[in-house]
Amino acid sequence: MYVSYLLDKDTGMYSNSVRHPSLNLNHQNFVPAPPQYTDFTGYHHVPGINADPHHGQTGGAWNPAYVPPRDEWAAYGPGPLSSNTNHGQIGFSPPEFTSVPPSAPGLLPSPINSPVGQLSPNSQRRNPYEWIRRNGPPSNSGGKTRTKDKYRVVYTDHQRLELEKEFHYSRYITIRRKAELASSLSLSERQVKIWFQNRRAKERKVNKKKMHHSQQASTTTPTPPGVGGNPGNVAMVTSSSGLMSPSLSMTIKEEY
DNA sequence: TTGTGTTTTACGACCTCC
DNA sequence: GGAGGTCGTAAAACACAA
Repeated sequence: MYVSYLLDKDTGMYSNSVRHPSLNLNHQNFVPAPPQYTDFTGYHHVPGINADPHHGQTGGAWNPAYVPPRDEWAAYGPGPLSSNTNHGQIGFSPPEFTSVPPSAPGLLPSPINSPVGQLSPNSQRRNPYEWIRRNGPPSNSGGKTRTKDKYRVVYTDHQRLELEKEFHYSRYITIRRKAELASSLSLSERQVKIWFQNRRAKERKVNKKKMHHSQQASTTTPTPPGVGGNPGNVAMVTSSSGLMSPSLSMTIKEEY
């Protein structure tokens, strides 16, 4: 869990600035935050992000410099991307990597923009040149298939960190924000969408596991409500699949 | 080094909403 | 009908014990 580590490592990032619900509305671009995350207004967002034009949008300050997202799988081919030299996945050298966000200045607080902030401890453990492998374009420049060549890329720490931050900001990304993020991270909107889907699935999985454990604990050592875990919380409703485990709020609080 | 378990991308099927 | 949601799953990438 590199990104989680990055976030954990930056616990200070989320510790002080209380996100105001109204800010959340702003960020959601008039799409109200899902009710199941009402408790999430307590999420302490990155101060730097609050200040950045993407998150601190004031009255639809849509960045006019927004570049329309590229075609879905352009990243896997040599094609028109050549103009986009600061691609997060293609052909950057470490110095270039440090300048990944020029397309979205201010997207990250400076500590995170620093090269160190983009490396996970694991990436430090890895071959220092592994970025070549991890971020080079798959050999399959034609149609991407599951069975042929490499069909799965590994996102850079920077990309994952930004996605995680966005996810912790809101579990559901707006169309506009998705386009912004895709552009700034050199991902396709589809990739951003799928990343969020997978991330929510991961969270549900973790919550399920936690609930399972807490249930086991309660059967063995019955504890009164409000003690040991999260019984005091009311189960939240997810967008479509019913209940979000009460432990979600615990998860969030634990993480930050 | 290797075997194995876990995590991370990506997709398809199916469902709901507009 | 299209977009986006969940759910289940495939397979690469990764971590780690033996």
